[in-house]
This record gives sequence, C-alpha cells and structure tokens, in this order.
Amino acid sequence: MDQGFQPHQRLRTGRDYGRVMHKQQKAAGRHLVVLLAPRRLKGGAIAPARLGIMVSTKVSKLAVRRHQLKRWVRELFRTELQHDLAGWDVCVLFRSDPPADGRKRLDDDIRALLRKALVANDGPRRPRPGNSPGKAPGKAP
RNA sequence: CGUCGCUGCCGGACGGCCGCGUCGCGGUUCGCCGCGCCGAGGAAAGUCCGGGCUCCGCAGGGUAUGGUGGCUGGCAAAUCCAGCCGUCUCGCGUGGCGGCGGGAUAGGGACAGUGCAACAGAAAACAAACCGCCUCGGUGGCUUCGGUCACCGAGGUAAGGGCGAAACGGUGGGGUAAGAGCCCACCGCGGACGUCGCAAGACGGACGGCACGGCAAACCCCACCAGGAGCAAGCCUAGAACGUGGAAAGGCGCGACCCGCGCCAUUCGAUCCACAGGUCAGGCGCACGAUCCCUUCCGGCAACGGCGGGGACGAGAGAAAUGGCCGUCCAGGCCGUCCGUCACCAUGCGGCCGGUUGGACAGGACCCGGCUUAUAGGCAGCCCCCGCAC
RNA sequence: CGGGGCGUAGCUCAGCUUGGCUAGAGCGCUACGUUCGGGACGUAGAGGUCGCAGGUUCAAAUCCUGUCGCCCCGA
Repeated sequence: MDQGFQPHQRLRTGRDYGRVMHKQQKAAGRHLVVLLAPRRLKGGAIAPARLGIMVSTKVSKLAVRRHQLKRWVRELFRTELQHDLAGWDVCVLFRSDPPADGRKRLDDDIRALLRKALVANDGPRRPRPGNSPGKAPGKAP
C-alpha cells in the first residue's frame, strides 16, 4: 500500500484553501473542524486526495506544539485515510489545543468528523441560484 | 559520605520498517521513479544591546531627539567580558583602630539655574527663639530690708527638653550674666602643594576655622556616542501597462528641522488627486565564515592575543521538511528479594532477578557576538561546615 | 522585522503628571431598617501581595532596570 505523502497531495495555495472553505461541506468537533470539497482532474479522472492543515497561534503559542499537531494529522492521513478520500480536498482546522496525551482520541474524532462531513450535503443555505460561477456540486462517492 | 550554594559541561546511543525536505547522480510515458549524502538548539525563545551585509546621489555642518556615565584593558563592537579603584555592607580579628576574607554597587556635576521634602516639630535650608537659661526695666505680694516669688515688657543665648529620615560638626577643658569654634586639645570637614600610580585614585599635608546638608533612576548642566532604514534590505531576468480627467508653480531627493549640495520642471507643464491598467512570476542575495574541533610554543594576574601543525564543511526550501511503530544497549528512579567483600555493626561499594518510566525546556526563516529568561535528569570542580557515620 | 499600549477590590475603571496626607468611585457582596413578602430605597460593613523580582529614596501603586502575561497597529 502506498503510504507516501508528496507535494501534489497537499493544498498549497491560498486559492486552494479558499475553494475548500467556501464549499460549506463541513463538520465541527470540540477541537477541530473538517472541511471538504470535491475535485476532478481535466480528463474527468478521479484526483488523489489532498490535505491542508491549519493551526493558528491561538491554538497554542508554542511552535513545537503546532508542528506536533500537524504531524499527527498528516500521519493519520498518510497511513489510512488518503485512499478513501480520493477525489476530495480536505482541510483540517484546529479550534483549540487538545490534551497533550490525546492523540488516539484526536484520531477517532477526525475519522468521525470525516464521515459526518461526507454525508452532509453541499450546504443547507445554497447561494442564490445563477449567481455562482458554474461550479459543479460535488457528489459523495 | 550526603546536602545546600556557585561555576562549567552533557542533555541519550545503535539498528530495523513506513514516511518527509534540500542537493547530487541515473532513468522517465515529463505525472514522476530509483539510489546516495546531509537534515534544528543550548537556549533555535524573548528581541534587551552590539556588529556584519544591503540600499537610501554625498554623509558634510549646526540644532533637536535618544543613549551612555569610576579607571585601564579585551573584543569587529557593545548596556558584553576581565582586572583594578571608590562607596556601602557582612563575617573574622583587635581593648580600640589599622588589618584579613566575602558580597552588593547606573559610581560625572548639588559654589549654572529651577524645583522637591508628607506627618511631626518652635524651626526643614541666604536658618530659626516654643519651653528653658541669663541680663535689664516696670507693677504687685512677702520680707529678717540682704533679697525672693509672680506677671508684663525690652533684649541676649543654640548648652538642655522634645520632633523627625534629616536640626548648620563631635568629645573634653577654658571662658561667660547665661552661652556660643569665642579660645584650646584630639577627632571629623575643606584643602594650596608634594610623593607614588598609565589612570580611577592612594599617602602625606602648609593653611583655613566650621563655611560647603539630602534628592539629579526630578527638570537640568557637562563630557562622550549615534545619519536612516532593514533580507518583505536590495540586485537581475521575463511579462503587462506606459492611457483619461482635474488641480498646478514650484516640486523632489534622507523618512525630526535648518543650512549646504544635487536632480526635475515652469503652460509641449515637474508634481499632486481621481479613474483605468498591472502585480500573489522566476533567479541571485543564501552560507567558507570575526567559522568550528584538536594541539606545540610564546605574551598576559585575567578576559584574551600571537606564530605554527593537523582535521571538518555541518539545514537553508515556497507559510516553511526531523514524524510514527519497534528492538537492543545505556542511564537513572522506586519497590521487593538474595548473595559476596572488610574482624564485626551501621553506612557504603559490587553483582543477580522482577515490575514501571524513556522523560525537562523547547523547533531554524539573512548571518554572527553577547545578555536575559525556561529547563527533568546526570557528570566534574570549588565553597560551606547544615546532617550522618567513623 | 519594526512600533505602541495595558496589568489596581469579584467586575468596569480612577489615582502615576509634580513620590508622602487616603489606595478611591460605580456595580456586585454581607448585616440591619423599611414591606405581609420581594424589588427599589436608607444606614452600616467586609473585601486590594497595586502582575512578579530587584534597585534609587527617609519614604514607591507612582521613578529606574529586568521579567511574566494580555492586547493593538504598520510593512
């Protein structure tokens, strides 16, 4: 099984992040929020999943801690989640600092929130029809 | 032996699997793939100082502003480091000084000026009379007619009382109506000058005759230092645009001000305003340097410096890479158990087995030197003489 | 990278300029009064290491230095 994690598997630009944030397909937990957006390549092929992680200084003032949180999420994505999420861009946004020894619980939370977000539709309050620039609403795989 | 304190150092090692970043080589269906090297700290942190580097045409003068404040040395430089001096303080010692040892120290100037000092107290800064003490005058009482007491008034007096953080030298003697550096001795204070020291200062001291109180981490004065911005500095390449309307005689260049200097412009119009248009592109800067490690010799009390020899290149990316699982070792802690060593006990040392913990503070963003702060545990040295044993 | 500000009673703030007289105000809290009871009102009272550590001074919330925490600007 491929467990790599390379540049094309990440959200890299502000545009990527903005696209995921505006999709409104999300699920929130105590310590973090998971956002999803579907993605297709030009030829219609299913794109590999991409991950973006956001940890602000408000979550923790210590750089070490912020790095550690990113690594936890990245490791989980790399080892088990990336193949199930093919065709999706995922963004994990931390709201507060989880307990220092709570890695297992954090992993469970992420899995649960992902399931919730996948079931959720594009968002209950759809923007005014005809206003959005021709985006295709994502379909849950 | 342990502990406290201070100083310095270390702050896991090796290996396996999966994974990440730069670079190099090879391959490629141009998506990427394979192999190899290297890949966070002593504080990478706070950003408190100092530099390097880069640009601002020149860095020139003055003012302002800010900083520094014993001396000498060290360093590229410094609010850093070392040594020394002064002051304060603690301990030891002495009859008392001198002395010895430790600690702290932002430590120029209070005869340039302005200002501040609550409460208490008579009085708080060119001194001053509340009580007291003394003299003189007046009135009254008593009288042994010498005086004495009370009150009022005019003066003298800083020795005594009490206040305070601080009261215009201290002690003793002379002196006096009572007193006073008024005079004298010793001490304190100021101090021309001399000697020693590179210097801060140290020692001696004619003489003065008490005058000169405290606070400048109050304003301030003096001396010295500082041009400004910061790698989003800045340089190069590619690409887009190089239009419209209005105001306009001076504007801009250093961003506190003035001077000096320079540049652009004066209706074909510098510049300013509004609109329109463009920009989230790539490379360099970017890591071989006041570099790091080991070392002979020399100079210095030390910080540190010099000549020489050997060895090492150790992240540099774009919001930004070091992680996960496991094994062995190693290290320490705690508990339980057993054995050995010294003549014995305690302590200690060494060894065996079982269980638990892999630990603290913490992650580079142009780079260095220092400072400060955080830090589980361990090692070494010094100090102390607190505890235990002999 | 550069710059600025704040920390005082449970809460929101004043006092810092020019150190001392006194750490103060409002809300809240406690007790009593008033009311049949509550609210409002009246009277009395409690409550503060002035973020922390040093220093200057006779004396520091105030001045100086260091440090911790929080907030806000500019590029």
